[in-house]
Amino acid sequence: MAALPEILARGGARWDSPARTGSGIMSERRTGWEGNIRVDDRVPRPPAATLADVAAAAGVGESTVSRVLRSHGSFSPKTRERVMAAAARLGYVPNRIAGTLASSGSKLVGIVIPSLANIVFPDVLRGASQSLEADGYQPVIAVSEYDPLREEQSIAAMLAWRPAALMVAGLEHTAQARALMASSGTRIIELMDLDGPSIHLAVGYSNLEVGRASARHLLARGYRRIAYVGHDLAADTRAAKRLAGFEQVLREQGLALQDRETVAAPTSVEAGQAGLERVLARAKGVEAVYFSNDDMAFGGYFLCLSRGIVLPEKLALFGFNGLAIGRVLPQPLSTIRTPRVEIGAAAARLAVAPFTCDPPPDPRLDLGFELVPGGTA
Amino acid sequence: MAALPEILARGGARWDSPARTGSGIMSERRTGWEGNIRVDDRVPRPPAATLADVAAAAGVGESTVSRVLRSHGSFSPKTRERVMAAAARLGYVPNRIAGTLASSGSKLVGIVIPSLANIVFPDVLRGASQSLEADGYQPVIAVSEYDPLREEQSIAAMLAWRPAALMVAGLEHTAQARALMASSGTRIIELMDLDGPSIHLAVGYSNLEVGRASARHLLARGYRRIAYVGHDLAADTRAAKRLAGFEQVLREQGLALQDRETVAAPTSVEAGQAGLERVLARAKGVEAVYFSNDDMAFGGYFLCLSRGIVLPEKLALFGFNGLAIGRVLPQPLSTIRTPRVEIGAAAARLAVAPFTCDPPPDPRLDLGFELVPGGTA
DNA sequence: TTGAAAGCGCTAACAG
DNA sequence: CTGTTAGCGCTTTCAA
Repeated sequence: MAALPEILARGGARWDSPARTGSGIMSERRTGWEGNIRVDDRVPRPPAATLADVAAAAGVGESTVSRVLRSHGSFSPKTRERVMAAAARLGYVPNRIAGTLASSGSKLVGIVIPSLANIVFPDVLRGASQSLEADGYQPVIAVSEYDPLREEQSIAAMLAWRPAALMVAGLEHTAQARALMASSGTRIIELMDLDGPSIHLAVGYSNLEVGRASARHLLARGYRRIAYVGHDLAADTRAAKRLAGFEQVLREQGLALQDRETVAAPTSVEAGQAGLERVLARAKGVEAVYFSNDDMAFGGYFLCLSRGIVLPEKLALFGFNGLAIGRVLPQPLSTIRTPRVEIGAAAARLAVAPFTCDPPPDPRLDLGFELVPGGTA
Repeated sequence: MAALPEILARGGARWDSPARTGSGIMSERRTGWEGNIRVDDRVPRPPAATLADVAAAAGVGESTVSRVLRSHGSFSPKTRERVMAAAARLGYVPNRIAGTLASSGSKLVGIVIPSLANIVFPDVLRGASQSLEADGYQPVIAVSEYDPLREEQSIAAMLAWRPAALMVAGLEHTAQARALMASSGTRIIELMDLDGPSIHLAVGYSNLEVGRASARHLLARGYRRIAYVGHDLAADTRAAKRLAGFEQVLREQGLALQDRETVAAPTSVEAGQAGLERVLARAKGVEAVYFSNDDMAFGGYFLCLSRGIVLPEKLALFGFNGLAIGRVLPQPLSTIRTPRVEIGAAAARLAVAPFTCDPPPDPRLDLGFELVPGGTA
């Protein structure tokens, strides 16, 4: 690794002295800081206090300290006092690494998600982290960027921490990843998709069904000449499933997609805008556009706004996810809302729940979705 | 904890049999699954292979296996072969818990952030996780929901994992939290704020300066009757600093905020909309509105759009963050863009970098910000 | 190049 | 109610 100057150079950044910033409302209290941290940094730090140190300081055995600190087992009130006092005095912070190794029961839960580029997976994380924290667990996260190989590596890395459970987005994984998860002895919870076999448990909704519902809605509103604008489908299998469901319903009505623009990029408002632009340029009298998700649809929405294309009379738009911003638009976006936070929370509960009964075969928790009619389709 | 049925009841959810969903494009391959997982679930799982198992299987000593697997130290090519083969055969996954305890060098980096409710901190996480992963580290995250006490608890919990470093948003923490961090021996990196003293390292930008720049911009454009619409400021000290900087510049020009609406809720588009609604209801001839961030500003933007308020002639809007969606609006939002992903990445580099020289006193990495003139102010 | 042995800091029996 | 004693699975000297 590099020395500090190199690190900074890499980022093209610079160190400021405190004088350069922060000269405003906040007082600097430099003295306290200097008298504190600098000294600590220079003096070789004494090794952190261990349970044995606390035991010695309190004049009791190690196991007693352990029992008191975890309020597990029995001990007298006065022993408790002395242990707590000693621990506080020494600034003792228990070492979970050691605790986990000894008890062979980790309080870590691995979460492998494909992306942090929009609010979708942060929502899932939020639900999970809230629920996990309440139970004393901690989420370790990894982002695969929709790359199956990176996902596989992340899964292997997570498993090395012997987590209590592993949450992974989607049902599609490399064969190696599936094998790893299946034989790991770790409870595996797959998220956001129910269309296919799961390893242990799956929590989410059916993307196929989402696509079908979207198509039914557009057809019911009388739209027939429908185009699709999506992002990179090879990577996002759930978006692919939605489209498959959508086309299935069209097919059942003897219809087909009028046009189909797949932007070779991750999902984004810019991609949605560019995609719709291209569809409009090909001008085939398209009446409605089904977007791979809300972000893409927002791009389309604002393009219409800029061009004065009246929604939904001249063009109808339909998205997916039900993001908050879609609800405050002058005309709320027609879309499908998914219970993302709830999915995260439910997955977390399943992750830490001791199963007192055998789970049913191939159990899947369907949290459903809600079609939001909106005003754009 | 509860039995499975209870867990499901809590969430009001239901288990579906596979037949209910997934009957579409995906084939079910139930047999393989049944012949696989169900069996594994019923037979008491053999304990995971350990290093000792691999050593025995390969007919070598444990330390040899350890050396080979970490490609550290010396061993003959043929020994390597046999070890690798044995490891693969046993499906060996190294136990990082044990490894970390033995080597007293964790590959975990703690990240404590206040919120996952908008894209801001996910962006930081994205930068961090990308950079961390490249160096073989894993992020453990905790969300404080802007609650200092929860932050303190999260920090304590993270420290218990003896992480290589700890990243925390902001410079304001409880005294207890500061003490914990300062005496932990763990490298502490504070994010997204430079206005005040840091514990070890700080990476971000000056919120005070952001507020000042915003005010200067609005003044330069000729706006004088300016209102502020923000979210819960007690919790979000960085938003408070921006406002402080903003008001400071106004004061310097002998001006003051015309109106000030603080929605008692976390940041959201809805809150921004509600806030602006109230400001407009008080009708004081406000010319421009400074929002606590882009999400809030979007709420205001769409309110104006709905009401036919012409931007920026009738009302000017200014945000903060520089979110992607603001750039595709019919009139791009005037705002200040911050290098969030870069902040996460830089923090991650600093987290894992071995300092070969003493860091300068109170070092702070100023990644700056960029004023985006936009079209709304 | 290799193996034996001593921990890392804690938990979990098991005696007292 | 409390202390002693083994490990948990790995890394790391230190000899061989």
